[in-house]
Amino acid sequence: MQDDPLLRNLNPEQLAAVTLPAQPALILAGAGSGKTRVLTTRIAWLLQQGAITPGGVMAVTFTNKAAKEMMTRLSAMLPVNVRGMWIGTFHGLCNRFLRAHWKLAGLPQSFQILDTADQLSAVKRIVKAMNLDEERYVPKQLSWFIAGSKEEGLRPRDVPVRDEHTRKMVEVYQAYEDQCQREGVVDFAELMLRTYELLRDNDPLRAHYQHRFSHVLVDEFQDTNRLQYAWLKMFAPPGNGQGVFAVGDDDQSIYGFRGALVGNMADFEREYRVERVVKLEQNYRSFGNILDAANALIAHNSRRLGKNLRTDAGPGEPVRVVESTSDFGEAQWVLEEIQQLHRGGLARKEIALLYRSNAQSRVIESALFNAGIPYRVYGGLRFFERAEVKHALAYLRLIENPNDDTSFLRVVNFPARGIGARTIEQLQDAARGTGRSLYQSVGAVAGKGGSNLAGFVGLVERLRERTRGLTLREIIEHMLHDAGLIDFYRTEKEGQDRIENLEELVNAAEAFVTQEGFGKDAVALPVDEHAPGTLSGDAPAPGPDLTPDAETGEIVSPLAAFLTHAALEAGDNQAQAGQDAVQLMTVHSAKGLEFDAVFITGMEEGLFPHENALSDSDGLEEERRLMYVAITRARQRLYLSFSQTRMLHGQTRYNVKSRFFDELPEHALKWLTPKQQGFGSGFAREYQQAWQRGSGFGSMVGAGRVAPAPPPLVPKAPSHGLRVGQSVFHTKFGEGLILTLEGQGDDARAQVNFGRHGMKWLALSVAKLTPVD
DNA sequence: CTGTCGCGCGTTTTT
DNA sequence: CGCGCGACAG
Repeated sequence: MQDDPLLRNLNPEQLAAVTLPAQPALILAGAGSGKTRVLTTRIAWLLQQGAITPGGVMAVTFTNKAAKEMMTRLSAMLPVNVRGMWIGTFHGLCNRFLRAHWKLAGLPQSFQILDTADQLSAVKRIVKAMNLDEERYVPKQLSWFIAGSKEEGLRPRDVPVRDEHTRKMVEVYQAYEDQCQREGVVDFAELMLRTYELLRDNDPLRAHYQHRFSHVLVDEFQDTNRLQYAWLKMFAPPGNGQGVFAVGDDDQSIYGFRGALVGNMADFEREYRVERVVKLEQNYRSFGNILDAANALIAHNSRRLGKNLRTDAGPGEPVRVVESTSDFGEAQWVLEEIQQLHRGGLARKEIALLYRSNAQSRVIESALFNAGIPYRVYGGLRFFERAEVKHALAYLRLIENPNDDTSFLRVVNFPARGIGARTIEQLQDAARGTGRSLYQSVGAVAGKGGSNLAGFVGLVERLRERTRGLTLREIIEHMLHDAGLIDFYRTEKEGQDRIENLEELVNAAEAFVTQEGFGKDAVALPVDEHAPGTLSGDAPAPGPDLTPDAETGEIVSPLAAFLTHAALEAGDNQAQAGQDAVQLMTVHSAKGLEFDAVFITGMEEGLFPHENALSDSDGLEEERRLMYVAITRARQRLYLSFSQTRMLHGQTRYNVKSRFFDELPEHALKWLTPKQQGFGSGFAREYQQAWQRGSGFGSMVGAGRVAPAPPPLVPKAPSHGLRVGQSVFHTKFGEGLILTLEGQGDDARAQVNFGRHGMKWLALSVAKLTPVD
């Protein structure tokens, strides 16, 4: 077996995981332990053994990136037809499934996919139509409620109604569902829920897929939500003899806030009767001190499955800790350190600046910008989310499916063609209750608005006619021209960038068609020619000849395929991706990445751990896992930095260093600034200097490297005599610790952590706080 | 129908 | 402080 080239370089743990028998398995894969390698080698090994054919494999990931990487690595390992396998994201695979069984799923063949923004605007329309008070029924929250319910597997009728407010929200949910059904659109959660329900309710179909997939592999299992786990059980239920291979790391579960259930891992182990959990603890990424820090930190969490990373690489450099006096100073210090690293030969793209929340990037960005250092910020608008691109896509979607009211409303008057709010209202009134789409109802509006509407419909019809049979590129070019988008942006002052993005859309379409055929999200081939089609509870089991859905495995139009691609893969967020630039991102978006040098900035109480997560232990443990993720991104060098003051929401906050420092082993740390530092000494004058400089950037660094000249003034000594980090007593809440002090005089406020009484903001002019000790 | 002003708000995010 | 949205005026 050792001679097998596939298995040759695996360590014993990896080898054990890869060659497990075909039964349910749980792999606890630590950070940097070769998880993706194990997953892909497992598939390759199964194929090589002749145990399965490509068609029998399903591998599920969360991101397109992970899915792509799996396919790339797999085809490098074996000369295998990756297309034959079901490798993709949860949503991508659902799409594939629903495109094949659209009829059974009760969808139109050309159903469109709503992204989060589309969903929000659809909900807004409902709220308006139902005449609800948007203060009480906030569209964003409703949107969240609907997606959340679906991800719990709940249809409107299933949602427990406790009060009037919930009842109303369920009503909105129902109306939203009706609207989507009418328009032939599905949101992300709907892709999952529809697939789940169809499999649940259709015995032969379920049996078919369970038979087909002898092996199902799930990546990042700790991030699955309730619906995704239930979905998995439809494809491969416990006790069914299929090889279910779940890979995850409970210590890297950082998406609880969006419904991920770490508990799914323990549930999986129990329900699937996993005999042996394989732990991958050998780390190939980081040096010892970094791993010591990570291990020690995460050991403070209870409720773990238990895992300790180790390395053969030796201790390496200590983790460097730096205290700055202000966020400006922190940024300046980071900047100087980066320049030094780069001069020392480290590529800029090997340096990552991580922060807990996006708002923190601004200061660092301006420091880098002023110094002329190339950087790239992750997050923010992605390509397919840009307004001009969404406008273009809306036209394309209307060509495919004119009943998509969301797209209709987006572009009916863009570019402006004399269709105002009044006309739209009339149109919506006309459509309401008839079960018809806006597009179908334009005839009902008379007058000038009506003829303008007719003009718009004519435009869409003309586009559909004239682009029939053309290539995707030609379709888009026609549309851009005929709809007047290019002309519109040509007259705009800021329009040049937008025109470039529209041209980029043409390129993206071209690349999509040539590279991927129609791409993996599309159904270019019969998905499953043997899948049973017609079915209802009392129908006899159908033969393979009566499979209306499978017949639709005909080549889907390139346009439809591209639209699906655009919805399921929002694309990159920056054009200049290839350049050697310092990488700026939140800790969340850093998950799965690695860098030679990593700076974790803003290591302060209230920021990291974030104040909103301090009230319960679950929240704090997730923050700690987040910190664990951050630490384990670093290969060679890790910096932790915190600042005494920070500008947030236009106010200066006085922070204490993160409690996580107390959870790190002293031997692995090196304090570049003195570890204990009192307040009120150096920082006041430095802070003032930063302000006087206007831009705020100068030689401000940590207290160890302070410029001379001390006119100590700002900020002036607070009259209440309290300081951050001080213990105080409150008559009602008992003893607590001051975390933040803000404002002066009558406005002075303190944020105090009262332990089990929680975190409180107190106005010092009102609250009686007595210093303890 | 467009542009501008002013208000309110402000973890983390993929599909 | 800076953004995005909604209300209102031109």
